[in-house]
Amino acid sequence: MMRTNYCGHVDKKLAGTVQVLCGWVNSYRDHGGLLFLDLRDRTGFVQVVVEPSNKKTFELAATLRSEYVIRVTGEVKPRAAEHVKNENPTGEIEIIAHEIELLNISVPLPFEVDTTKNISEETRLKYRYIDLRSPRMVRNLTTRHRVAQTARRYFDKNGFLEIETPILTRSTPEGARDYLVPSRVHEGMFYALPQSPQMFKQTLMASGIDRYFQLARAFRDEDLRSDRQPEHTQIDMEMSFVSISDIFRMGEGLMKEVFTAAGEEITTPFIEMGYDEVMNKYGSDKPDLRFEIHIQDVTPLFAKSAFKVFHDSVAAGGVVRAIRAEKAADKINRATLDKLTDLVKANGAKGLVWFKYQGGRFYGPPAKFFSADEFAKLQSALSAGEGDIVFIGTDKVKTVSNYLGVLRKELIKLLNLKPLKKWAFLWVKNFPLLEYVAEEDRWDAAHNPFTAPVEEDIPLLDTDPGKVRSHQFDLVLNGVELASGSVRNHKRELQEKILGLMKHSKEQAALRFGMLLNALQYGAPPHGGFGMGLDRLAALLCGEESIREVIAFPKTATAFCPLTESPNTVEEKQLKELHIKIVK
RNA sequence: GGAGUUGUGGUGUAGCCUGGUCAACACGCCCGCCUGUCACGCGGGAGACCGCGGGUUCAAAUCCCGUCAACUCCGCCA
Repeated sequence: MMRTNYCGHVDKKLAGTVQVLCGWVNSYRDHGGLLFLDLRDRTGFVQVVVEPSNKKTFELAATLRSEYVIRVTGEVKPRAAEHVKNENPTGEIEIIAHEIELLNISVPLPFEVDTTKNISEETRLKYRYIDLRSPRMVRNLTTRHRVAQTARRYFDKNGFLEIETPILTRSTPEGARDYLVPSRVHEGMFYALPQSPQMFKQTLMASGIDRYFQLARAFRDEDLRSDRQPEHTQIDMEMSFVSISDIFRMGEGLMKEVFTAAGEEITTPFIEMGYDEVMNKYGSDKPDLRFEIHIQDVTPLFAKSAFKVFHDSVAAGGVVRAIRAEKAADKINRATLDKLTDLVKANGAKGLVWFKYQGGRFYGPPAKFFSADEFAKLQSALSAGEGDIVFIGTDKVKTVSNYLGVLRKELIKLLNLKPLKKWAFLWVKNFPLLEYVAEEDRWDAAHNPFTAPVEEDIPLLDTDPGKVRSHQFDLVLNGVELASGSVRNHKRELQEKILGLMKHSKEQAALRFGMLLNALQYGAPPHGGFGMGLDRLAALLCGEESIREVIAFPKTATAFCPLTESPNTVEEKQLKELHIKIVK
């Protein structure tokens, strides 16, 4: 008999019909003279009632155990009012079993499907096929699927071609460590798994493909985190003849459709901010803008301060910056203040000044060094109110930004601040193009060596490369770096000049980026695009902390797969073919 | 490469600080009873020598050292 419906889809409208359902025994309640089964599949579960009058079926049902696989043929019956269970989606009906067919038995499970959330991740990954039966994982994989399908439809609708780029490609010594694949045919040579399809997608633009996208797997052999796996999927796109704002609008349209498909509401366009601005205001290049709290500059107030720390720091070219934590005085005690001081010290601070504002006055350890005038100006600059705590730090801009950014994040957690909105998108743009590597006396790409400089800054490449802003951008959502992209250099000359600043000789550049540089010289159009982390996006939509929860078969922190027990040894014969000798 | 947290029946935890009837509790599993349960209930039962190795001690799940694994963070991730 063919299945006629899914367990979770049977409802009152089908009352009186006979349905054929297949699934797993989620639980059974044997009352001796009457027996209930919860039959589960991907969509949910439904209660099956087995009556003793149906002798053959009743006897079989009594032998069923958890996770046995069965096919049930039975009548959909509305429940009597006193038996309705509204907390279950199918709680208004039940299936009166006519016939049950046992399709497979199951040995007892290592853990229960219902309570998966409390099981250690190690065990869940070892038995991932059981873990994936849980409603949580079914929901996560479904949401991920929804995102992927919506992205495909969106790009198709906008004229993008989905093109697959190679997984076996060439090693790029820049950036992350590559996963290498030894070649059997070419002795001593290796492929690398791509860290991103970057070179290929730019090449596709040179080919006149005009608009490309791909749900691309990317590989990086670096240490893992809750938001980093050795292989991850990016929604990768590139388009020709566009400015940065065209790319932004395309990305916003994508987000709009994806979030709508996931049942969420968002507004576009997103906020755009320059890198300098976000660093100054939030101390991070991926600030969580769900929260209002921010860093303020108070340097002018303390340039002539009697407080030596501030005075000397400003004299040495440093800045003084403050964060006001609203109504924090009763939530943060002295011990916590000490902990916060330790925290910023661990992030480069030499110390942390704090004042509580109470009864119209500032209280705190170094208060005696500050004049009434300074305090009055501080109060007004920060709009400090009763019960607020003001944190002040000083040092070089970069250092202060960094540790106050860490402090800001900690305060959000500590004060349990309420988010202003559910989804806070932010485009961060105008990243610096280059950063100086003192040890090697050269410049390095701040992000991506193919990023175009902001046009008006191009002359600075000759005079002050560190000041050159780029068309590099990130899309940040709730403090998570969701996407990264740029407008690229489409002219070989400019690209070579930038590679030159990075101290790549023409020969080296040709060796490493030859394919791209060559492609650029044959009339490559202006182009740009982004890569967006599908795993991170899906995790955010599912409310999951770790991207492992939205990846069907993820790896552990040591890049090990407990399910397949990979990586693992291979046979001597295989090594020989690959011309590889293991040296211990 | 570094820091922190964790590691006790199949699962989740308690016990560890204050070494000695402390191996306990819940769920699951097995057997039996039960006609309306839905985390069914009731009765009975099996199941861990406490991640691994070493040390201290008359005595170690408990203290110490090492090691492995999981997780989180720093480094790293153009």
